[in-house]
Amino acid sequence: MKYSVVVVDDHNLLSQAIGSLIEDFEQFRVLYLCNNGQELIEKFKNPRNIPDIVLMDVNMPILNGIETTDHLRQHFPQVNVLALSIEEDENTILKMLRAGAKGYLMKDVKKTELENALLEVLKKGYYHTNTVAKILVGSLAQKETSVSSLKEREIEFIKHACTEKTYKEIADDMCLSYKTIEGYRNVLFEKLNLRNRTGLVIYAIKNKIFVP
Amino acid sequence: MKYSVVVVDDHNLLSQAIGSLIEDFEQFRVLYLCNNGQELIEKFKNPRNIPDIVLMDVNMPILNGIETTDHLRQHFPQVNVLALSIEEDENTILKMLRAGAKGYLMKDVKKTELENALLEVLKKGYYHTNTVAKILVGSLAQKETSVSSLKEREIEFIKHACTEKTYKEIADDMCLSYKTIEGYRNVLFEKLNLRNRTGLVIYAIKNKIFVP
DNA sequence: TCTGCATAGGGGTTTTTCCCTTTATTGATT
DNA sequence: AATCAATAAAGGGAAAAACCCCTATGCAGA
Repeated sequence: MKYSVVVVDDHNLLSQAIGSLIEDFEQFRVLYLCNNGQELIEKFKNPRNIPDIVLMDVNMPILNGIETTDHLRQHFPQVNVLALSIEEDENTILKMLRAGAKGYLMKDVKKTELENALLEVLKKGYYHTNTVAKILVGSLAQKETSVSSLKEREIEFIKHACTEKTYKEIADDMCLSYKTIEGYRNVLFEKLNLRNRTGLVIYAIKNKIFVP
Repeated sequence: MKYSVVVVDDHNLLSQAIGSLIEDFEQFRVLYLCNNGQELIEKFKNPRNIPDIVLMDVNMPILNGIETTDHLRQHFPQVNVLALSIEEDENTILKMLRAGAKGYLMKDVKKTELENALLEVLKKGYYHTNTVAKILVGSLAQKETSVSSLKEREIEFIKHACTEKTYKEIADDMCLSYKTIEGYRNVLFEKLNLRNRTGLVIYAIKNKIFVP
């Protein structure tokens, strides 16, 4: 009996293509393809649609890979989720693993490595490439002040700071005194170890607080 | 006789996967796969390696899709290049088409649309989805001041401006007077219609001059 | 010679950055 | 109930950096 795999990816061509690769593998078969997390969860309502492995893209519309993986971890812990993404961003990888993914594959993996990953996940319960392992180790150091430590109002301010507005204008927009805005800024410079507004903008974009 | 297709994509899995999709098509066969533009150009030295169609990714290391397409347009104009990318950025699409691509496919196309695109390109010499057509029309308006109108030294300055350095420090780094740096900045603000450095940073990131 | 361009200076206003203090509020701890 | 600690909001004052406008020189190419 072959192990069943489901591919979840909003890029239609990719999911089809990856599906057809998997069909070539001796020990695996594709159960079905999905375009996003919502479709997958819908499918899972029928127990016959629950596969051994889910190959999950991270960036998808409607219900993204992180949220979907989190849902699966809570409701279908027996399913092995393998993330498959072009996204090499450290935070994304960490979020995905925290959500319960058993491994994180870059989309540039070779066919044989994919097969290997599928086998390993079933055997050991996880599969990590060197790249991901390195990132994991790296994340243990520093990173004390992550986005999650920022307050709601600070995040809001940062978004305003990522525009051409002066602080005076931001103060007006947020219905606060100019001096209060200065306070927010100074606290953030301190917390995030920044020198000036440019640093804050770059930080915001790196951490996806502001998407240009 | 089937038409020959070459897939150029640094994401190994993708190129293999797309390749195997194409093998399913009645009228097409995959000649070989490449990881980047340089590999492709190397291959072309042997005339038997020149295919009817090249499916080209845009973002690749070493020699990217735009440069590669440009090279093919100049040296092998008989080859039809179809861009295949997740990149939906307007400027990127325009650059690719300007470089000589006969069409631009998003990676979320369906299998049948890919086949259709391959056939159309051979028949009509081009293939454009609605999305791309819309972007082309949109680009006719505005967009006078595109990245391409910026000078080499200006681009360099912009990259420096996307750091926490002060203009004084940037001046030192670029071995120019502080006043010259101010000149660059003022010219850019004028050209790109910006108010301050924050605007410049956002512009740089949007246009991929600086990648955070 | 004229033009365009890179470079750079003078001098001024506005904005940003930095330090330090104050007040009101809220939530927790005696 | 009284006290304490933490926090959000706000202000004064000053130096540094950013922003703005206008001018000038030297050099390469038409």
